[in-house]
Amino acid sequence: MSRDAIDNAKKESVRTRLLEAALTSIRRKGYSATTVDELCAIAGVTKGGFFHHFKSKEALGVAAADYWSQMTSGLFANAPYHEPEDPLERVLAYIDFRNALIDGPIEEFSCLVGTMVQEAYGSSDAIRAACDASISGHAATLEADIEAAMEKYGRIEGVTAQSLALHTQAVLQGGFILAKAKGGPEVARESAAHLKRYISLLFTQ
Amino acid sequence: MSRDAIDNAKKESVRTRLLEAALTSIRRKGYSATTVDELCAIAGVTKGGFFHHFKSKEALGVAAADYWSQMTSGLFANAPYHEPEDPLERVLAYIDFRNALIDGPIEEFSCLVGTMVQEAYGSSDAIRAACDASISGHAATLEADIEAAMEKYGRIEGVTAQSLALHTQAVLQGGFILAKAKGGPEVARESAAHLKRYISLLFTQ
DNA sequence: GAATTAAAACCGACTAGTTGGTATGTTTTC
DNA sequence: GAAAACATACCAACTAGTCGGTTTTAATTC
Repeated sequence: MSRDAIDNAKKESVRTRLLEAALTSIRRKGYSATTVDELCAIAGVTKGGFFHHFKSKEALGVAAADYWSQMTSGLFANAPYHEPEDPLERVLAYIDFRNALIDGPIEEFSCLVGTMVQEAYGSSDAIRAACDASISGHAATLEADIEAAMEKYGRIEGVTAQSLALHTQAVLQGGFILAKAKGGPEVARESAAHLKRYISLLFTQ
Repeated sequence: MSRDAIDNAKKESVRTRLLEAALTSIRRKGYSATTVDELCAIAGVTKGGFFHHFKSKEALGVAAADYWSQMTSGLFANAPYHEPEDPLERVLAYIDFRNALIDGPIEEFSCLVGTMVQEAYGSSDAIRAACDASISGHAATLEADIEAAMEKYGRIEGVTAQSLALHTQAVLQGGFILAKAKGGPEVARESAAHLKRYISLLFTQ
């Protein structure tokens, strides 16, 4: 085994492996049902290793939310939906992109922070804030495009770019919940289609 | 203390008191973080009493979802939004009604089954199914009005009454998540406003 | 209408396993 | 050679669930 292979499989720092394990487990079972022991087993570390990197389970939750923000912001920054010249088209392409991601097992397309904040909002303000930062931060990346579209196609009274950006996140998050309830992604995709239709109607009337 | 007062405060069956406690706790901390001991303490019962009424914690989860369905269906059946003659107005009045409910502490307006299914969809199919029944059953009560509105104002291609009814639930559920993340109801109300605008646009173009 | 009785409702102490977290090592790494 | 990165063994508190016993309730009999 080459040094590089070891670097990838094993030396992909324990911390990262623990965070990866956390993403998987929390998305599948939630934060409370995810145990430190389980994460250690998946990551191939012992308790000592875990608490060397995270001072508590709550700290892991916060770190997981931050890690998630980092991963997703990278994914969306490099996504092709930024290409269209027209800002409205970019927004609609964003929704198409999100729609395309909604496929396969639910725990693979659902949102880590949306799941986690449901359980933690009352118990841990640190986790709540980290999840809020993730959601709101991502929504903010949409605001510029929405703002530009409003500039170009005219503003709608009672509608702000920020509020509409947050609404897109609400629709997606809600779609994930329904997908979990129904056991499949279809319902989430249909909701995304409604969202796209809404934004189209908003700007083309 | 009169016999009636005893009936209300104490004789409000242990089972109901346990379910009430479950609603409160699960909405605040989630299903996993809600312990049997805690519910017993709140309801003023011992372990023996709990497991006399529910054969397991999972069974309580299912019963809580059913109890929630019963409560909410009663609330909505008697709500005033059914009054308008026009079916579209009824649908819009429904959203106004939901919007009015979004107030005060988050755990008092958020949805029990939406919260619970997030954690349980992978671990307990019984709970998942009960949550699905609650959400889908409620959405179904909207379908007739949406269907009538489509009949009256014309159908939109690609939009079914069922899909639109489910979309309303997705928006509300997603709004609850954002409200939890942001720590207040405003964002959920704004999302509901977007939903109302969407449905208005759909039928008045 | 009092006595009987059986079942349902509830208690309380127990258990076996799990929980997050710690204290004290040992090994790598630079 | 000294931090940093782990391992090992451990703990006290808590977890869902059990089990034998006691109390309430309500129907039945006399």
